Amino acid sequence: MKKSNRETTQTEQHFLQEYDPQQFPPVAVAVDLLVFTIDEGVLKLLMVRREEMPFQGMLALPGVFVGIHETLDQAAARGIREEAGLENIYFEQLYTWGGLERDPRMRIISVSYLALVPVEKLSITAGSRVSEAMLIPVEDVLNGTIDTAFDHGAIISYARQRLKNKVEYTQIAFELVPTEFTLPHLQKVYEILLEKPLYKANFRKKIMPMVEEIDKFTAGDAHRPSRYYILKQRKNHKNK
Amino acid sequence: MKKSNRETTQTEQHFLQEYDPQQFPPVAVAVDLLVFTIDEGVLKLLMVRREEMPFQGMLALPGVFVGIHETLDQAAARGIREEAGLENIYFEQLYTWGGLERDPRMRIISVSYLALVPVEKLSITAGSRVSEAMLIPVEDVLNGTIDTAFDHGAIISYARQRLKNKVEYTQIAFELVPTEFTLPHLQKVYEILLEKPLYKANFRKKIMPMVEEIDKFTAGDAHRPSRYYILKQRKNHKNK
DNA sequence: ACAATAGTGTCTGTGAGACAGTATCGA
DNA sequence: TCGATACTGTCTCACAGACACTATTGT
Repeated sequence: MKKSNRETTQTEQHFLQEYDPQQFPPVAVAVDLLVFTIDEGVLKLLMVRREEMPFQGMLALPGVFVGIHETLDQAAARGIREEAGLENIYFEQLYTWGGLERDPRMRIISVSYLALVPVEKLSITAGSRVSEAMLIPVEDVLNGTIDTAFDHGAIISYARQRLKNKVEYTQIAFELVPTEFTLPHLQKVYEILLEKPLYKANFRKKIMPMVEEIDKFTAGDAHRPSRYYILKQRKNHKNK
Repeated sequence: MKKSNRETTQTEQHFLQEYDPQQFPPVAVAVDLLVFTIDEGVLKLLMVRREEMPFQGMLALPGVFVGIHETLDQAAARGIREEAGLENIYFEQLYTWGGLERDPRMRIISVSYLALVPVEKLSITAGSRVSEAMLIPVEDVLNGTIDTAFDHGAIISYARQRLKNKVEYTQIAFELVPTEFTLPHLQKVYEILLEKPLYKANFRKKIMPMVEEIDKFTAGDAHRPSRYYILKQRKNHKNK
C-alpha cells in the first residue's frame, strides 16, 4: 500500500505515470483496410500495387497513417474515402498487428479494419479517381497464387476467417447487398461467405423474419421473377 | 498507373511509402489488461488504484507501454506477469482504443487485452508482490458505484459485453475454472457470465460432450458429492 | 428421517436439414 | 411446351427449454 519510490522495478510501475520515451520510444500507427465485396460470384478484396520498395510490384492492403488529431475510426473512414473513393460503408475494427518484422524499415503498429461494400456501390467509382485500387479474389491470396506485401497475407487470412464466423451469428452479410435485394441474391452471398451451398427453403425460413417484402420484382429473365426485400432493423453486429 | 509525384494529394499516397513524421507524429502505444475472474460468486476485475495525477485515487486498469522490441502479445504477457504476478493464463486481444482525449497529457493508443484466470490461481499470489492490484466487482464499475480513470469504464463495459457474447458460442468459460472442475461449479460460472439461471439437466447435456469424467469427487459437504471433469480438447476461441 | 445438493428421464417446442413439389417468367 | 429459376409444404432429427424424478451425502 505504500507509495512506490524510484527504486521500484517495472513490476510496481503504474500505468501512464512514468512514461519514459527512452525506454518506450513512440512508434508509428497506421490503419490497414480490408474492403471486401462480392463480384462475379466470388469474394474479392480491394488492394493496391506497390510501386516502391520494399515489396515493389506486390499487392498490399490500402492503408493510411493515423494523424495526431484523428481517432482510429476517423483514420479508417478517411482511408476508405481516399483509397477506395467510398463514403458511408460498413466498417469495424478487426485486429491490431504489432509484429516486430512487419516493415523492414521501422516499427509500425497497424490497426486493421474490416469493411464491407456491395459491389454495386463500388462500381460507381471504379476506374475514376482511385486508379491503383483493384479487386483481387481473396481465394487467390489465400492459396498463394498472388503474393502480398508485408504481413498482409496473414491479415487477410485472419479477416477471411472472422468474416466467415460472423456470418453465422450476425447480420453482417446484409452489408454486402444493396438496400433492396432479392433472397436468391442474398443466399448467394451467404453461400460464398460460408463456402457451402444452402437449401433454398431453409435459407428463406431463416431470413424471412429479418426482412420486409416490398412491391418490386426482377424482370426480363427467362424465369419467374424474384421479389425484393429490405432489412427490417439493422442490428449492431460489432463487438460480437 | 503512372508513378505518383510529389504533387499528389493524400488520395494517391501509397501506404508506408511517404511516411512524414511531421504530418503523422508517432504516438505512444500501451496495452491495457482486463484480467477477469470469478470470486465469491461475482465477476471481478483486477484493477489498481492511481496514486498520481491525473485521476488520482481512482481505479484504473493495469497496463504497460509497449517496448520498441516487443510485440503486442509479448507486452500483454509481460503486463500480466508484472501487474498481476500471473503466468500462463488465457488472454486474447480485445480492441484498440484511439480516442483523442483518452489521456489529458498526450496521445496514447491502447490495445486492450481480455484475460481470464480461475480465482484459485490468482489467490496464490494475492497480497504478495503485487500489492496494489485488487479485485473489483465488475458490476460496481458498470453501474457507476466505482469511478474509473481515463476511458476505462467504456473499455470495461465493452469487454463485459464481449465476454457475455463469447460465452454463448465458444468454450471461453472453461478458462475461469481450474483444470479439474465439477459441473455445478462450471454451471455457476456460466450463469454469472450470462446473468441468468440455467437448467441443470440442459446444461449438463450441453457440456457433457466437451468433457471427460475423472475419478475424483467433492467431499465433506452435507449432500451428494459432485464428480470432477476435465475439458476434452481445448478449442481455440480467439478470432471468433 | 431430513435437508441439501448432485444427477437423470422425459416431454415439448423450435429450428435446421433434406427433399419433393408448385409457380411464373421468356423463348 | 419447355427450360430455368422462384418459391412453398412437409417430414425428420437434433437440441434447447421446462420440469419432475431419483441418488447420495452429513447431521
